[in-house]
Amino acid sequence: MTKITSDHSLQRLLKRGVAEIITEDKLAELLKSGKRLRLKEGLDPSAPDLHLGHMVALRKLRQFQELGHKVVLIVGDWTARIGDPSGMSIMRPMLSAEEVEANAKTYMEQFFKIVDKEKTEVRWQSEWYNQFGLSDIISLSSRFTVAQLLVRDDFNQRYHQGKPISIAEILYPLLQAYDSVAIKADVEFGGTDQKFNLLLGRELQESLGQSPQQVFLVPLLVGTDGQHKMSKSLKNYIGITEPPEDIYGKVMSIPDSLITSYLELLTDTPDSDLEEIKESLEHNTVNPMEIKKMLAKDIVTQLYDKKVAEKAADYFLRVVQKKEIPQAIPEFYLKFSDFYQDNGRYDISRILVSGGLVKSRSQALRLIKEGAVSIDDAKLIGPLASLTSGSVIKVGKLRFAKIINKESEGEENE
RNA sequence: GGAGGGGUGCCGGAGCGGCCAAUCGGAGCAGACUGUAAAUCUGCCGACCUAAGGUCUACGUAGGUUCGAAUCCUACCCUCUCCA
Repeated sequence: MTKITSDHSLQRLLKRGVAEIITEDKLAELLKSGKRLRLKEGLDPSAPDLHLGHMVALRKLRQFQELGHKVVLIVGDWTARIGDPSGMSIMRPMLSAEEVEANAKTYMEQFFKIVDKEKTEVRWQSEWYNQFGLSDIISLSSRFTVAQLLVRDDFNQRYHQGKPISIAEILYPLLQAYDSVAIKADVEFGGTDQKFNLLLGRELQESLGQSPQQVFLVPLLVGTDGQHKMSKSLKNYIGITEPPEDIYGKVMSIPDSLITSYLELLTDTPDSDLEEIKESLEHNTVNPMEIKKMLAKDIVTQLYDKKVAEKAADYFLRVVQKKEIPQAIPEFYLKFSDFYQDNGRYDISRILVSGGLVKSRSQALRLIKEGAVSIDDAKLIGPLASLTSGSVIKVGKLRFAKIINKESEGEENE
């Protein structure tokens, strides 16, 4: 157990990438006490795909772990049946036990890319909820009032707009709160949108005679659109398990205005450097692209390793920036004679479809018309063109395929 | 139990008998430009057809009325709100 020693590291833990801590003093005290803390983190089996937005909190967990504290990951197999009401009023379909299990597995694979598995305890809600009876539910719910729940922002809004709030949804925060009791959490982590839920856990613990958990809220990461919080349903996310080149590229595509917040929340760039970067960005003394490259590489390194990150960087430089053809291109074997037209020309639009480069022929024709298709660096002006086995077809900037004639497999020279 | 809204393309959301493959916004794709897969601008954005034209699918489901329906009628399914 490493006691927190310097004020400096304490500052870093409690200030950098933190939205709010309730209560900060108490948490600092706990950290100094040398007690091994139980850090609660919920896993939602209905949404098993993690993205960079989740990474913010996970990195924090990791930092706590490095001081010897223990993460308790709760698989929300019961709450998954309700679905977090934070969004619309759509009740999600109940997940089967198998689905929950499969999702939890995927989730954990991603989770442990960042969080230390050795210092994590995994608990399933069903451990305590399977024998939870009606009387338990009543006694749990009698500890809260409707007014109390209506304070919650989205409930409040919906209530005033006359939109429905189901009882099950009301139950959701209660169950989540009880989780804290069940595992005797010392600190619970979440995004700022979870504030209400986490506070409820605190209250419940207290009313049941446990010492209340501290609430650790991290800011919500803005998604690649530069506007809304990163979320899967808004499709503005960068997934943790995406291929390294994609992660790198997507990071490169975030709006410049997001650079500093990404650096702050997703990397360990020292605060002093951060300030410097911020300043040089403001004064245009640095090309934002260079900073983004650094950021992208850092993130890929965390999710994979340094070598992979370098490869991704290299790929970006060559393929995206210099528009070179990548080394590894998927190959497609086709019978050229199937596409033969006349005068040694082939119907490329059909080849694009057969090769899986494009979904439909209409689309292929459109792309050709837009000048987006080229063969061996020669832009197509119509759907017909000559073709030799081994030609590289390029669609748009990033789709490549090498087309090989099945029929000339045997090396017959023409 | 009563009254009243809705169900449209990936999403949001118009249209309410022909001009609708369906306004608009977002997403996506492409082109130009660039400091980048930022920003900006432009175009595309159901499928099929040897194709500035044509055909077929499509507006909850099934029928019907019309020369003609996403638009009207009937039934059904689903969903929401309000009153009790």
